[in-house]
Amino acid sequence: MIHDPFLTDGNDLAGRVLIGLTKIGIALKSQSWQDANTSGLSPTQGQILALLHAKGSDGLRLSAIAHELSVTPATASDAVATLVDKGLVLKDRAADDRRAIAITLTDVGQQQAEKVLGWSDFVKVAVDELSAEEQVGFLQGLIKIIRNLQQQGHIPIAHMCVTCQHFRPNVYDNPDYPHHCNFVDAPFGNQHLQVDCPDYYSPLST
Amino acid sequence: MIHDPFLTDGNDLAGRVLIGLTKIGIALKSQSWQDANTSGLSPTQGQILALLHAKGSDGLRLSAIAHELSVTPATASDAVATLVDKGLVLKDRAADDRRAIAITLTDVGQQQAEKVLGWSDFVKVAVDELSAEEQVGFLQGLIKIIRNLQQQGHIPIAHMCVTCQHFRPNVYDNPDYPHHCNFVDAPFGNQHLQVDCPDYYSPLST
DNA sequence: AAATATATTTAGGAGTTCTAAGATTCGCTG
DNA sequence: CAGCGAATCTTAGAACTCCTAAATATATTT
Repeated sequence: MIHDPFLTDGNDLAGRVLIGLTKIGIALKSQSWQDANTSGLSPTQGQILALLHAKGSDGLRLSAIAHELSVTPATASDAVATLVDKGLVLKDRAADDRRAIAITLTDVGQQQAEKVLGWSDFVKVAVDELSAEEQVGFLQGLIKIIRNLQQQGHIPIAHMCVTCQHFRPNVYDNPDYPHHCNFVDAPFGNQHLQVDCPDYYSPLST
Repeated sequence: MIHDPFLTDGNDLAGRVLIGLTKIGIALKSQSWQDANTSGLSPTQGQILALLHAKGSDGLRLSAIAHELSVTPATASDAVATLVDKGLVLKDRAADDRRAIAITLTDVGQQQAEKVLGWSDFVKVAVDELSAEEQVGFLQGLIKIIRNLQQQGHIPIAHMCVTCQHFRPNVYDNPDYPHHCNFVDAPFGNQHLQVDCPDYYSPLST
Protein backbone atom coordinates (compact mmCIF):
# COMPACT_ATOMS: atom_id res chain seq x y z
CA MET A 1 0.00 0.00 0.00
CA ILE A 2 1.16 3.47 -0.85
CA HIS A 3 1.55 5.98 1.90
CA ASP A 4 -0.96 8.76 1.60
CA PRO A 5 0.06 11.93 3.38
CA PHE A 6 -3.26 13.59 2.59
CA LEU A 7 -5.61 11.00 3.98
CA THR A 8 -5.15 11.78 7.63
CA ASP A 9 -4.95 15.51 7.68
CA GLY A 10 -7.22 18.50 7.69
CA ASN A 11 -7.30 18.02 11.41
CA ASP A 12 -3.52 18.06 11.53
CA LEU A 13 -2.83 21.42 9.95
CA ALA A 14 -1.78 22.63 13.39
CA GLY A 15 0.70 19.79 13.61
CA ARG A 16 2.39 20.83 10.40
CA VAL A 17 2.52 24.44 11.53
CA LEU A 18 4.21 23.20 14.68
CA ILE A 19 6.78 21.26 12.65
CA GLY A 20 7.49 24.39 10.65
CA LEU A 21 7.89 26.58 13.71
CA THR A 22 10.17 23.97 15.24
CA LYS A 23 12.38 23.99 12.17
CA ILE A 24 12.72 27.74 12.35
CA GLY A 25 13.53 27.40 16.02
CA ILE A 26 16.32 24.98 15.12
CA ALA A 27 17.65 27.41 12.55
CA LEU A 28 17.70 30.28 15.03
CA LYS A 29 19.44 28.20 17.63
CA SER A 30 22.13 26.72 15.42
CA GLN A 31 22.81 30.08 13.82
CA SER A 32 23.28 31.73 17.18
CA TRP A 33 25.82 29.08 18.15
CA GLN A 34 27.74 29.61 14.94
CA ASP A 35 27.77 33.34 15.56
CA ALA A 36 28.91 32.60 19.08
CA ASN A 37 32.08 31.02 17.76
CA THR A 38 33.00 33.90 15.51
CA SER A 39 32.06 36.67 17.92
CA GLY A 40 33.15 35.26 21.25
CA LEU A 41 29.63 35.76 22.58
CA SER A 42 27.44 32.87 23.58
CA PRO A 43 23.78 32.88 22.46
CA THR A 44 22.48 34.05 25.82
CA GLN A 45 25.12 36.71 26.11
CA GLY A 46 24.19 37.99 22.68
CA GLN A 47 20.51 38.04 23.54
CA ILE A 48 21.25 40.04 26.67
CA LEU A 49 23.21 42.62 24.71
CA ALA A 50 20.41 42.90 22.18
CA LEU A 51 17.89 43.33 24.96
CA LEU A 52 19.90 46.07 26.65
CA HIS A 53 20.30 47.79 23.32
CA ALA A 54 16.56 47.72 22.71
CA LYS A 55 15.33 48.88 26.09
CA GLY A 56 18.19 49.22 28.48
CA SER A 57 18.89 52.94 28.34
CA ASP A 58 18.03 53.32 32.00
CA GLY A 59 19.48 50.02 33.11
CA LEU A 60 17.66 46.73 33.35
CA ARG A 61 17.14 44.57 36.42
CA LEU A 62 18.61 41.12 36.41
CA SER A 63 15.19 39.65 37.04
CA ALA A 64 13.80 41.56 34.05
CA ILE A 65 16.43 40.05 31.82
CA ALA A 66 15.78 36.58 33.19
CA HIS A 67 12.08 36.99 32.58
CA GLU A 68 12.41 38.29 29.03
CA LEU A 69 14.69 35.44 28.09
CA SER A 70 12.72 32.83 30.01
CA VAL A 71 15.66 31.62 32.03
CA THR A 72 16.16 31.45 35.78
CA PRO A 73 17.82 34.35 37.62
CA ALA A 74 20.77 32.06 38.27
CA THR A 75 21.42 31.57 34.56
CA ALA A 76 21.05 35.26 33.86
CA SER A 77 23.37 36.13 36.73
CA ASP A 78 26.11 33.88 35.29
CA ALA A 79 25.81 35.31 31.82
CA VAL A 80 25.83 38.89 33.06
CA ALA A 81 28.89 38.21 35.20
CA THR A 82 30.68 36.93 32.10
CA LEU A 83 29.67 40.05 30.17
CA VAL A 84 31.04 42.21 32.99
CA ASP A 85 34.35 40.31 32.78
CA LYS A 86 34.41 40.99 29.06
CA GLY A 87 33.84 44.69 29.69
CA LEU A 88 30.59 44.84 27.76
CA VAL A 89 28.14 45.73 30.53
CA LEU A 90 28.16 47.47 33.89
CA LYS A 91 26.44 46.40 37.07
CA ASP A 92 25.37 49.03 39.60
CA ARG A 93 23.08 48.74 42.52
CA ALA A 94 19.72 50.23 41.66
CA ALA A 95 19.10 53.60 43.26
CA ASP A 96 15.56 52.90 44.31
CA ASP A 97 15.98 49.32 45.48
CA ARG A 98 19.35 48.36 46.86
CA ARG A 99 18.66 44.65 46.56
CA ALA A 100 18.44 45.05 42.81
CA ILE A 101 21.06 45.88 40.23
CA ALA A 102 20.89 48.12 37.18
CA ILE A 103 22.63 46.66 34.16
CA THR A 104 23.77 48.95 31.37
CA LEU A 105 25.90 48.65 28.25
CA THR A 106 29.41 50.04 28.12
CA ASP A 107 30.50 51.83 24.96
CA VAL A 108 32.17 48.70 23.72
CA GLY A 109 29.07 46.74 24.63
CA GLN A 110 26.97 49.13 22.63
CA GLN A 111 29.05 48.46 19.56
CA GLN A 112 28.91 44.70 20.10
CA ALA A 113 25.14 44.88 20.54
CA GLU A 114 24.78 46.47 17.15
CA LYS A 115 26.72 43.63 15.60
CA VAL A 116 24.53 41.10 17.35
CA LEU A 117 21.45 42.65 15.81
CA GLY A 118 22.78 41.58 12.43
CA TRP A 119 22.87 37.93 13.46
CA SER A 120 19.31 37.34 12.49
CA ASP A 121 19.28 39.23 9.23
CA PHE A 122 19.08 35.96 7.34
CA VAL A 123 15.57 35.50 8.70
CA LYS A 124 14.58 38.99 7.64
CA VAL A 125 15.81 38.19 4.15
CA ALA A 126 13.56 35.14 4.09
CA VAL A 127 10.57 37.06 5.41
CA ASP A 128 11.08 39.74 2.79
CA GLU A 129 10.41 37.13 0.13
CA LEU A 130 6.78 37.29 1.14
CA SER A 131 4.55 39.90 -0.42
CA ALA A 132 3.43 42.80 1.75
CA GLU A 133 0.00 41.22 2.12
CA GLU A 134 1.47 37.88 3.07
CA GLN A 135 3.69 39.54 5.65
CA VAL A 136 0.76 41.33 7.27
CA GLY A 137 -1.28 38.13 7.36
CA PHE A 138 1.64 36.18 8.73
CA LEU A 139 2.30 38.77 11.41
CA GLN A 140 -1.33 38.66 12.48
CA GLY A 141 -1.20 34.88 12.78
CA LEU A 142 1.99 35.13 14.76
CA ILE A 143 0.46 37.67 17.11
CA LYS A 144 -2.55 35.46 17.77
CA ILE A 145 -0.30 32.51 18.51
CA ILE A 146 1.91 34.53 20.84
CA ARG A 147 -1.05 35.96 22.69
CA ASN A 148 -2.34 32.46 23.25
CA LEU A 149 1.02 31.18 24.44
CA GLN A 150 1.10 34.10 26.84
CA GLN A 151 -2.33 33.26 28.20
CA GLN A 152 -1.20 29.69 28.72
CA GLY A 153 1.81 31.01 30.61
CA HIS A 154 4.37 29.57 28.23
CA ILE A 155 5.96 32.80 27.13
CA PRO A 156 6.88 36.05 28.86
CA ILE A 157 4.72 39.10 28.49
CA ALA A 158 5.09 40.46 24.99
CA HIS A 159 4.42 44.12 24.47
CA MET A 160 1.86 43.74 21.73
CA CYS A 161 -0.91 46.08 20.68
CA VAL A 162 -3.51 43.38 21.05
CA THR A 163 -2.97 43.16 24.80
CA CYS A 164 -2.17 46.85 25.41
CA GLN A 165 -4.34 49.30 27.33
CA HIS A 166 -3.71 51.96 24.70
CA PHE A 167 -5.15 49.80 21.94
CA ARG A 168 -8.65 50.36 20.59
CA PRO A 169 -9.30 47.80 17.86
CA ASN A 170 -11.69 48.38 14.96
CA VAL A 171 -12.97 51.79 15.91
CA TYR A 172 -12.81 53.26 12.40
CA ASP A 173 -14.54 52.35 9.15
CA ASN A 174 -11.41 52.90 7.08
CA PRO A 175 -10.32 49.32 6.29
CA ASP A 176 -6.68 50.38 6.00
CA TYR A 177 -6.59 52.13 9.40
CA PRO A 178 -9.26 50.53 11.57
CA HIS A 179 -7.47 50.73 14.95
CA HIS A 180 -6.50 53.52 17.30
CA CYS A 181 -3.61 53.87 19.71
CA ASN A 182 -4.39 56.11 22.67
CA PHE A 183 -0.75 56.69 23.46
CA VAL A 184 0.25 58.26 20.18
CA ASP A 185 -3.38 59.23 19.64
CA ALA A 186 -3.49 58.11 16.03
CA PRO A 187 -5.29 55.60 13.87
CA PHE A 188 -3.35 52.71 12.42
CA GLY A 189 -3.72 49.46 10.50
CA ASN A 190 -2.87 45.80 10.74
CA GLN A 191 0.43 46.39 9.02
CA HIS A 192 1.45 48.56 11.97
CA LEU A 193 0.65 46.11 14.74
CA GLN A 194 3.50 46.04 17.25
CA VAL A 195 5.02 42.97 18.85
CA ASP A 196 7.39 44.71 21.22
CA CYS A 197 6.25 48.29 21.66
CA PRO A 198 8.19 50.52 24.08
CA ASP A 199 4.99 52.36 24.99
CA TYR A 200 3.16 49.24 26.03
CA TYR A 201 0.79 49.62 28.95
CA SER A 202 -0.08 46.31 30.51
CA PRO A 203 -3.64 45.40 31.45
CA LEU A 204 -2.13 43.68 34.49
CA SER A 205 -0.37 46.67 35.98
CA THR A 206 -2.71 48.01 38.63
CA MET B 1 8.45 64.40 21.82
CA ILE B 2 6.25 61.36 21.97
CA HIS B 3 7.62 58.12 20.66
CA ASP B 4 5.83 57.04 17.51
CA PRO B 5 6.10 53.36 16.77
CA PHE B 6 4.32 53.77 13.44
CA LEU B 7 6.47 56.44 11.87
CA THR B 8 9.40 54.27 10.96
CA ASP B 9 7.76 51.11 9.81
CA GLY B 10 6.20 49.66 6.73
CA ASN B 11 9.72 48.74 5.82
CA ASP B 12 10.19 47.00 9.13
CA LEU B 13 7.37 44.53 8.99
CA ALA B 14 9.97 41.81 8.54
CA GLY B 15 11.69 42.95 11.71
CA ARG B 16 8.53 42.53 13.72
CA VAL B 17 7.93 39.12 12.23
CA LEU B 18 11.45 38.21 13.31
CA ILE B 19 10.76 39.37 16.86
CA GLY B 20 7.65 37.24 16.92
CA LEU B 21 9.43 34.17 15.63
CA THR B 22 12.18 34.72 18.17
CA LYS B 23 9.66 34.82 20.99
CA ILE B 24 8.18 31.54 19.89
CA GLY B 25 11.67 30.12 19.71
CA ILE B 26 12.23 31.16 23.33
CA ALA B 27 8.97 29.52 24.33
CA LEU B 28 9.91 26.25 22.63
CA LYS B 29 13.32 26.24 24.20
CA SER B 30 12.29 27.05 27.75
CA GLN B 31 9.42 24.58 27.59
CA SER B 32 11.69 21.79 26.45
CA TRP B 33 13.99 22.44 29.41
CA GLN B 34 11.09 22.33 31.81
CA ASP B 35 9.95 19.06 30.32
CA ALA B 36 13.51 17.85 30.58
CA ASN B 37 13.39 18.19 34.34
CA THR B 38 10.19 16.24 34.77
CA SER B 39 11.00 13.52 32.28
CA GLY B 40 14.70 13.00 32.82
CA LEU B 41 15.33 13.67 29.14
CA SER B 42 17.27 16.65 27.95
CA PRO B 43 15.91 18.68 25.03
CA THR B 44 18.23 17.11 22.49
CA GLN B 45 17.58 13.64 23.80
CA GLY B 46 13.86 14.26 23.49
CA GLN B 47 14.25 15.56 19.95
CA ILE B 48 16.19 12.45 19.00
CA LEU B 49 13.50 10.18 20.37
CA ALA B 50 10.84 12.12 18.50
CA LEU B 51 12.86 11.90 15.31
CA LEU B 52 13.32 8.15 15.63
CA HIS B 53 9.64 7.76 16.31
CA ALA B 54 8.75 9.73 13.19
CA LYS B 55 11.13 8.12 10.73
CA GLY B 56 13.36 5.68 12.47
CA SER B 57 11.62 2.40 11.79
CA ASP B 58 14.60 1.12 9.83
CA GLY B 59 17.22 2.76 11.99
CA LEU B 60 18.75 6.18 11.48
CA ARG B 61 22.38 7.06 10.94
CA LEU B 62 24.09 9.22 13.49
CA SER B 63 24.94 11.73 10.80
CA ALA B 64 21.31 11.89 9.73
CA ILE B 65 20.28 12.75 13.26
CA ALA B 66 22.99 15.37 13.56
CA HIS B 67 21.90 16.93 10.29
CA GLU B 68 18.19 17.01 11.11
CA LEU B 69 18.87 18.66 14.45
CA SER B 70 21.56 20.98 13.09
CA VAL B 71 24.18 19.90 15.58
CA THR B 72 27.63 18.47 15.00
CA PRO B 73 28.10 14.70 14.88
CA ALA B 74 30.02 14.97 18.13
CA THR B 75 27.05 16.44 19.97
CA ALA B 76 24.70 13.85 18.50
CA SER B 77 27.09 11.05 19.43
CA ASP B 78 27.11 12.19 23.06
CA ALA B 79 23.35 12.40 23.29
CA VAL B 80 22.86 9.01 21.64
CA ALA B 81 25.37 7.42 24.00
CA THR B 82 23.38 8.79 26.94
CA LEU B 83 20.16 7.40 25.48
CA VAL B 84 21.82 4.01 25.10
CA ASP B 85 22.81 4.14 28.79
CA LYS B 86 19.20 4.90 29.67
CA GLY B 87 18.05 1.92 27.64
CA LEU B 88 15.93 3.96 25.24
CA VAL B 89 17.75 3.32 21.95
CA LEU B 90 19.95 0.66 20.38
CA LYS B 91 23.07 1.15 18.31
CA ASP B 92 24.00 -1.45 15.69
CA ARG B 93 26.48 -1.24 12.92
CA ALA B 94 24.72 -0.63 9.63
CA ALA B 95 24.52 -3.71 7.40
CA ASP B 96 25.42 -1.91 4.21
CA ASP B 97 28.13 0.38 5.55
CA ARG B 98 30.10 -0.90 8.48
CA ARG B 99 31.48 2.51 9.33
CA ALA B 100 27.97 3.69 10.05
CA ILE B 101 25.56 2.83 12.83
CA ALA B 102 21.83 2.21 12.74
CA ILE B 103 20.00 3.71 15.70
CA THR B 104 16.61 2.36 16.68
CA LEU B 105 14.19 2.77 19.57
CA THR B 106 13.81 0.10 22.21
CA ASP B 107 10.31 -0.72 23.42
CA VAL B 108 10.78 1.54 26.40
CA GLY B 109 12.17 4.20 24.10
CA GLN B 110 9.10 3.93 21.92
CA GLN B 111 6.89 4.66 24.90
CA GLN B 112 9.05 7.59 25.97
CA ALA B 113 8.97 8.97 22.45
CA GLU B 114 5.20 9.05 22.50
CA LYS B 115 5.30 11.08 25.70
CA VAL B 116 7.78 13.48 24.14
CA LEU B 117 5.39 14.16 21.29
CA GLY B 118 3.03 15.69 23.80
CA TRP B 119 5.61 18.25 24.89
CA SER B 120 4.64 20.69 22.21
CA ASP B 121 0.89 20.35 22.43
CA PHE B 122 0.66 23.80 23.94
CA VAL B 123 1.73 25.25 20.61
CA LYS B 124 -0.88 23.22 18.77
CA VAL B 125 -3.48 24.58 21.13
CA ALA B 126 -2.39 28.10 20.25
CA VAL B 127 -2.38 27.39 16.52
CA ASP B 128 -5.85 25.90 16.73
CA GLU B 129 -7.12 29.29 17.82
CA LEU B 130 -6.65 30.42 14.25
CA SER B 131 -9.41 29.85 11.75
CA ALA B 132 -8.88 27.19 9.09
CA GLU B 133 -8.17 29.88 6.50
CA GLU B 134 -5.69 31.61 8.76
CA GLN B 135 -3.94 28.33 9.42
CA VAL B 136 -3.58 27.59 5.71
CA GLY B 137 -2.25 31.08 5.03
CA PHE B 138 0.11 30.91 7.96
CA LEU B 139 1.39 27.51 6.87
CA GLN B 140 2.06 28.84 3.38
CA GLY B 141 4.02 31.76 4.77
CA LEU B 142 5.97 29.41 6.99
CA ILE B 143 6.77 27.17 4.03
CA LYS B 144 8.08 30.09 1.99
CA ILE B 145 10.26 31.23 4.85
CA ILE B 146 11.63 27.74 5.44
CA ARG B 147 12.37 27.23 1.76
CA ASN B 148 14.30 30.47 1.72
CA LEU B 149 16.26 29.59 4.84
CA GLN B 150 17.08 26.31 3.19
CA GLN B 151 18.34 28.02 0.06
CA GLN B 152 20.50 30.25 2.21
CA GLY B 153 21.90 27.15 3.88
CA HIS B 154 20.67 28.06 7.36
CA ILE B 155 18.39 25.10 7.91
CA PRO B 156 18.59 21.40 7.08
CA ILE B 157 16.67 20.02 4.15
CA ALA B 158 12.99 19.99 4.97
CA HIS B 159 10.85 17.48 3.19
CA MET B 160 8.36 19.93 1.79
CA CYS B 161 6.11 19.64 -1.23
CA VAL B 162 7.40 22.88 -2.66
CA THR B 163 10.89 21.47 -3.12
CA CYS B 164 9.88 17.89 -3.93
CA GLN B 165 10.31 16.18 -7.29
CA HIS B 166 6.87 14.65 -6.97
CA PHE B 167 5.24 18.06 -6.71
CA ARG B 168 3.43 19.66 -9.64
CA PRO B 169 2.07 23.04 -8.52
CA ASN B 170 -1.02 24.66 -10.05
CA VAL B 171 -1.80 22.11 -12.73
CA TYR B 172 -5.56 22.09 -12.18
CA ASP B 173 -8.20 24.76 -12.47
CA ASN B 174 -10.00 23.65 -9.35
CA PRO B 175 -9.01 26.35 -6.82
CA ASP B 176 -9.42 23.95 -3.90
CA TYR B 177 -7.15 21.29 -5.40
CA PRO B 178 -4.75 23.01 -7.79
CA HIS B 179 -1.66 20.84 -7.18
CA HIS B 180 -0.71 17.29 -8.00
CA CYS B 181 1.57 14.83 -6.20
CA ASN B 182 3.14 12.30 -8.54
CA PHE B 183 3.92 9.92 -5.73
CA VAL B 184 0.39 9.35 -4.52
CA ASP B 185 -0.85 10.38 -7.97
CA ALA B 186 -3.59 12.63 -6.67
CA PRO B 187 -4.60 16.29 -6.74
CA PHE B 188 -4.41 18.30 -3.55
CA GLY B 189 -4.71 21.82 -2.17
CA ASN B 190 -2.81 24.34 -0.13
CA GLN B 191 -4.28 22.99 3.07
CA HIS B 192 -2.52 19.70 2.35
CA LEU B 193 0.96 21.06 1.77
CA GLN B 194 3.49 18.94 3.62
CA VAL B 195 6.40 20.20 5.67
CA ASP B 196 7.98 16.85 6.49
CA CYS B 197 6.68 14.28 4.05
CA PRO B 198 8.04 10.71 4.28
CA ASP B 199 7.74 10.32 0.51
CA TYR B 200 9.86 13.34 -0.25
CA TYR B 201 12.09 13.02 -3.29
CA SER B 202 14.86 15.57 -3.29
CA PRO B 203 15.83 17.57 -6.38
CA LEU B 204 19.40 17.18 -5.15
CA SER B 205 19.54 13.40 -5.04
CA THR B 206 21.22 12.40 -8.27
C1' DA C 1 47.79 -1.55 -2.63
C1' DA C 2 47.94 3.19 -1.40
C1' DA C 3 45.81 7.42 -0.97
C1' DT C 4 41.71 9.78 -0.10
C1' DA C 5 37.15 10.32 1.71
C1' DT C 6 33.40 9.18 4.95
C1' DA C 7 31.28 7.81 9.54
C1' DT C 8 31.76 7.91 14.13
C1' DT C 9 34.10 8.45 18.63
C1' DT C 10 36.87 10.64 22.09
C1' DA C 11 38.96 14.48 24.60
C1' DG C 12 39.01 19.12 26.22
C1' DG C 13 36.98 23.42 27.24
C1' DA C 14 33.43 27.10 27.49
C1' DG C 15 28.66 27.80 28.31
C1' DT C 16 23.82 26.79 29.57
C1' DT C 17 20.54 24.93 32.32
C1' DC C 18 18.48 23.57 36.52
C1' DT C 19 17.77 23.23 41.89
C1' DA C 20 19.00 24.49 46.37
C1' DA C 21 20.96 27.29 49.68
C1' DG C 22 22.84 31.73 51.26
C1' DA C 23 23.30 37.02 51.76
C1' DT C 24 21.04 41.56 51.40
C1' DT C 25 17.52 44.55 51.49
C1' DC C 26 12.62 45.94 51.45
C1' DG C 27 8.17 46.43 53.40
C1' DC C 28 4.85 45.34 56.41
C1' DT C 29 3.04 44.31 61.08
C1' DG C 30 2.88 44.31 65.79
C1' DC D 1 11.04 50.43 65.69
C1' DA D 2 12.18 45.72 65.90
C1' DG D 3 11.40 41.70 63.53
C1' DC D 4 9.55 38.60 60.13
C1' DG D 5 8.51 37.24 55.55
C1' DA D 6 9.16 38.34 50.79
C1' DA D 7 11.97 39.83 47.02
C1' DT D 8 16.61 40.25 44.63
C1' DC D 9 20.59 38.50 43.52
C1' DT D 10 24.75 35.32 44.05
C1' DT D 11 27.05 31.01 44.65
C1' DA D 12 27.73 26.00 44.34
C1' DG D 13 27.09 21.58 42.26
C1' DA D 14 25.61 18.51 38.66
C1' DA D 15 23.96 17.25 34.09
C1' DC D 16 23.97 18.50 29.46
C1' DT D 17 24.96 21.13 25.16
C1' DC D 18 27.94 22.82 22.03
C1' DC D 19 32.06 23.44 19.67
C1' DT D 20 36.93 22.15 17.55
C1' DA D 21 40.45 18.99 16.80
C1' DA D 22 42.39 14.63 16.64
C1' DA D 23 41.90 9.52 16.48
C1' DT D 24 39.81 5.13 14.61
C1' DA D 25 37.64 2.26 11.38
C1' DT D 26 35.77 1.34 7.08
C1' DA D 27 34.74 2.66 1.93
C1' DT D 28 35.99 4.29 -2.29
C1' DT D 29 39.06 5.75 -5.71
C1' DT D 30 43.27 5.64 -8.18
